[in-house]
Amino acid sequence: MKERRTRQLAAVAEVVNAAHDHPSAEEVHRRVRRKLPRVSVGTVYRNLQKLAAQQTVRVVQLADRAARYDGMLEEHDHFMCERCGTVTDLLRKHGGPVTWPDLGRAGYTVRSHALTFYGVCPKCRAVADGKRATAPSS
Amino acid sequence: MKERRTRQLAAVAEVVNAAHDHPSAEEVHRRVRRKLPRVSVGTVYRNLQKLAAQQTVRVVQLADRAARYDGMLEEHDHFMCERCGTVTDLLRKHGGPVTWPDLGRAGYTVRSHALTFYGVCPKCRAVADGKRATAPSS
DNA sequence: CTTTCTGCAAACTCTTTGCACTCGT
DNA sequence: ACGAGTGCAAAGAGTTTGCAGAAAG
Repeated sequence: MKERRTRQLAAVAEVVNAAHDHPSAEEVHRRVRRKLPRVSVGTVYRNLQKLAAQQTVRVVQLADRAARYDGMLEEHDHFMCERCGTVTDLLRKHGGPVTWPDLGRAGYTVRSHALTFYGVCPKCRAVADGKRATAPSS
Repeated sequence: MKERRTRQLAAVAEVVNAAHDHPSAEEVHRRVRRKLPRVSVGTVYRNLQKLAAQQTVRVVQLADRAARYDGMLEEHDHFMCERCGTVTDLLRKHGGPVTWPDLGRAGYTVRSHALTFYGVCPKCRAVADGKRATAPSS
């Protein structure tokens, strides 16, 4: 029941925090192996999940198939170059999101974007409220 | 070299355009099979790719593993309910994106969001400009 | 007829998992 | 010593692909 501090977990955390390039799990594995040559992919995935669950790393799903991992915890957005594949963090300077013209001024050519919100929809919220308001589970 | 109009392609297009619920490829396959019981998954994938390439359908990558397909072509954003999994289209009424408070007023509880831009980064643009400015391909 | 597209099944990529063993505590 | 965590290899989900035969033009 209690969490242990293993070399593997520490190494995975260190790699992701040191990385500025949004590595995939495979890339994280490659880097962790430089210190711990015998770590397995499975362990890397398990530890990435653990760190994600405790909000120590962020999972970023882009257009690619493989998930990428990001040690930057502040709220920020991303720019992905379709030519070289580089993913850049876009910090939010004054609370608001970076805008299309902001990026244009900075030299980026924006072709498209994707904005998705995650949370609870009105219908599900109504169900939850209803439960609490009417009949507490017998 | 020339594109053919097959029943399968037509059926896939029709299913995605008729759907308002962002079906996965598997779900599209299931629905297409109602009309063409012998279509294969491979064909559905190939046709979805074809339609995406010609901008007839949109591919939406959310937090889930499987891609979802969207027949709505106007620029819009998404809300994904973490409780029931429903994905809602968020139309842009006055050109600007839907905002966090907009959603709150509409009854949505927003937990997080992801904003990603796709395009060409300054470095790659410089390379392209350099090519054009100096030596036209011999 | 020619050429693209299909169905099928096998291959591939990314991620998860069962199991025996290891190593923190 | 106990049990969470590990390595390994096998399984799973989602997607792609090679090939022989079907069908659109």
